[in-house]
Amino acid sequence: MARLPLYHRSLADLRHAGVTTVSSERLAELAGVNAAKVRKDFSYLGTYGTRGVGYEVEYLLVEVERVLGRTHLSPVVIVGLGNLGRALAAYDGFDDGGFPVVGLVDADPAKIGTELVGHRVEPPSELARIVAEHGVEVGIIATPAAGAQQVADALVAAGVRSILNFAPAVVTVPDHVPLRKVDVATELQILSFYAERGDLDVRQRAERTAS
Amino acid sequence: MARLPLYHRSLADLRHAGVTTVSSERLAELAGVNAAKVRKDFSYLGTYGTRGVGYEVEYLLVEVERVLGRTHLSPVVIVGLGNLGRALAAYDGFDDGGFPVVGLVDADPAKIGTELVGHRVEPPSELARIVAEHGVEVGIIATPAAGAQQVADALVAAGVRSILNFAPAVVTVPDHVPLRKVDVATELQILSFYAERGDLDVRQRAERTAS
DNA sequence: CCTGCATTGTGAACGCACGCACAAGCTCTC
DNA sequence: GAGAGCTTGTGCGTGCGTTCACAATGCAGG
Repeated sequence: MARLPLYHRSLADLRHAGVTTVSSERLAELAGVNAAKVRKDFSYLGTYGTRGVGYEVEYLLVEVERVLGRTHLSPVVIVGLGNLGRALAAYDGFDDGGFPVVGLVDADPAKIGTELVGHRVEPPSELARIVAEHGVEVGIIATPAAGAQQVADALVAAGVRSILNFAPAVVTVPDHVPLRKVDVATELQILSFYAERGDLDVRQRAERTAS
Repeated sequence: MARLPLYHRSLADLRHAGVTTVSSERLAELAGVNAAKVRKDFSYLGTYGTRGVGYEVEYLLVEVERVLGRTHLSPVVIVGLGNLGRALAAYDGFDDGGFPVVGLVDADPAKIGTELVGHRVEPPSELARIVAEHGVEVGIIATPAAGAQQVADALVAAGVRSILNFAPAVVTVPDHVPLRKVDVATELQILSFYAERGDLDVRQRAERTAS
């Protein structure tokens, strides 16, 4: 499920606070979801708690990390180094979360060759080499909308396993490549929509955009 | 629905290309969704197309903008000016989409008073004044996780109508305030999860995707 | 004016996720 | 050792969104 990262963060906080055991109810409160959902999610993963006591934070954390694939590093390449791309490149959360940035690509000749957070900006022609060389698993698209599909195709061809798209455009990829989209402008419009409609439900749904 | 921004962008592209009429099938292809869904969404909005012909791009675009609340400006204030906050402040998509940034707030004394994309960085104590003065409707949280809830409370107290949260933390707000969350680290973990599960459980996944 | 074609609008079935509510099971106390 | 008190694990009902399939409807051409 798409809630696992939430649980992971809550569990990490708990461990950091020295808590060794947690009930589904407390965890649900921290993650902002329903308690039954928490229990069902974990039971679905085959992870077991102790009735009458709760879940062991340390053990559960390891299990969640295993399922999330966080036990190994997933190298990331960022394509497109405008404002957003540069912010992403400088974002600390990547390395901390096991997603080291190992490559930066941009088509602008003025940017190619410049240094950014310890990496040299490479031209698109080097994409395949970077992916192969560093075992890149995730490609991040931070280009303008116009180039997004082209970049996605190149990433797939180069062999990345999944794609995170920040460009405000619909891109299509083969079924076997997980694709998620983050679009700030869209989020704002959705908010605006709900504000307009007043008291409608604003549940955020984990939609998987794929084709 | 949360798909309206997608339709809006597709329609804008079509208009830009000089297309005056579009079928639900073509529009579905552009937006990356099902054709029946497109028709149902529009019928739900009370917007009408013409059978045998399709939808009139121009008219539909106006209708969508009306529902999205894009006929008026929704001023935005950004709280937290780290890497992400600065990228957001510099992001062109805001102004273009009808969400002008009218205020920047950060708690760091070193940042307060500095100039950024035409705005002076203000301390948190000025938040309420900024919101009231500019009629701010949307608050954007781009602080570290630790301060997110506090900022959210301040934004709600100041009277913003909706909140977009980029901090990697669960924040709770009153029911009447729409809240959406964008979390890059979470998105990556979700991708990693799918990639992991795809390998371990290909068969089940293929069956489900078969629809 | 009438027939054929294209496309919308929607009724209905399907599937999925959510959440309640309860039984199963562990632990602690007396 | 037995009972009380929690907390997990889960079967089941419910509601929502998605999608199929078809009837309704407008347009073009003869």
